[in-house]
Amino acid sequence: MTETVRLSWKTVRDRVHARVLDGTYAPGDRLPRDEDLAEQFGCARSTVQRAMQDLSLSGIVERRRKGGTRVRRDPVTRATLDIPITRNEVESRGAVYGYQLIEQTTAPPAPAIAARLEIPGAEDMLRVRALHLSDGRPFVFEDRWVSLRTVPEIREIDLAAQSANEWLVRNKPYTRCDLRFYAINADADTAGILETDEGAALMVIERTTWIGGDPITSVKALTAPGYQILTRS
Amino acid sequence: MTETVRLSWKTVRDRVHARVLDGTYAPGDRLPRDEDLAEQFGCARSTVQRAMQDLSLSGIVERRRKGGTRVRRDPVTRATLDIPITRNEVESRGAVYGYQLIEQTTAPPAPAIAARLEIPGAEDMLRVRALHLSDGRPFVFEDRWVSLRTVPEIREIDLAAQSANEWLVRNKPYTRCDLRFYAINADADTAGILETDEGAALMVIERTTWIGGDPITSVKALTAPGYQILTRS
DNA sequence: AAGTGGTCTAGACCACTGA
DNA sequence: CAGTGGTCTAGACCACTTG
Repeated sequence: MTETVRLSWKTVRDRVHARVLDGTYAPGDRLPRDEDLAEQFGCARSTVQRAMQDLSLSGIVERRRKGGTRVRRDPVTRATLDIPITRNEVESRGAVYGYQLIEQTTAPPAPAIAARLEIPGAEDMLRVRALHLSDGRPFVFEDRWVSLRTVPEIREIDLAAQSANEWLVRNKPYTRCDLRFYAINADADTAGILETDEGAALMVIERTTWIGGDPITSVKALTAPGYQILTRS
Repeated sequence: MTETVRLSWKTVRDRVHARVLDGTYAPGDRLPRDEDLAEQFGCARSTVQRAMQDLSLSGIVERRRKGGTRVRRDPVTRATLDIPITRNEVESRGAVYGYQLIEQTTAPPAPAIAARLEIPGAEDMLRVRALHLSDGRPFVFEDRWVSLRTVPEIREIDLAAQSANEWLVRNKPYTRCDLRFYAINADADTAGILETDEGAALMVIERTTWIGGDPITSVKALTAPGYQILTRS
């Protein structure tokens, strides 16, 4: 009844979560109002509010004004991923990072690329194909398109010395980022670049970014066999 | 100077974010103290605090007591993924969901599985192999191990009628979840089950869950060719 | 129209950590 | 030890949504 310790919102969150876990509040159930929970826990309503906001963000409960708070019926697994700059990814594994520019051209992109960037017509864009190495071995091969309208400065950058990945991430923050992951079989060209066999299963990471409504870049990163994406610990 | 409107913490967050984007605060720079920002924006310090907490969570800035708030030098792409129950995934695409139990046995798992679940010795576990269908076509083949020590009730469940995926997600909430994604070439067995060609590139989703410190399940979901994982919009 | 979550404020105190 | 972020509280008002 009387709490001797001061409760933090994280404590409240964990206690309420525990009640969901042990079935006190079952899926679909309505939880007490924040104010009542605050009384139960002997804390301020705003503390409960902060706790419930976090549970809502984690997909544990759903909250609606007037409708109250309910335990989600169909829980989803919600995970957070970090995709670092490739150089950092290599170096954080204790390997030596390397980089090779393969090709740099200016051309209108294929319709699929334009669609991904949500731009209507065909306009010249910068295409960069480059290889990231880990301890001298191919690690990630990236095939990138950069909007010259949104990022004209990139014409001046020596992309043989510095990867577009690094330059863009450091100099062109984005406000929106779409990611998708899928698997493909390596074609002959890709297999040659990644020094693997044709047909090998490769994980592909596609990333497209915008600033405001303007497209920055769309990149298809083909990873060497064995590459894994892990959730943030 | 004088704000006529009331600022929400999200507004403050977006304004500070804009300053990072336009270079007012460059990577590595130290931002003003919360209290000074509050004065600039004409709001309470707690409003700024909430805003900065969110920017910190998004990986835009780093905050340290006494050290202040700094713009992260090496931004990471941080994304949130939702992995729904397979049935919901199929049905939300407007397809008809189907399910087939392929095999159900009790045996000690391979060392790799035990290691993933962080259990020391070999103990009997429930192994379930099952196929999820979308409009009658193979969609996801799951190879799952369930801890009979943590989840003894699952012995009583008819896993031919209800998928372990669904039963566990609905009845066994977890407190910790590890996910990993990678690509493999389908072996003959898998290709047969997924009705594809041997060697086809498949995306694999491995998910392992615990409640408290106790292992619940580890599942390897082999997805049919073409499967994509998208970030939450 | 009324109930419930969302947010703000001002002030207070705590907790961590860098100088 | 002093500076800065982290959190709590109590009260107030707003915004959404359901009955």
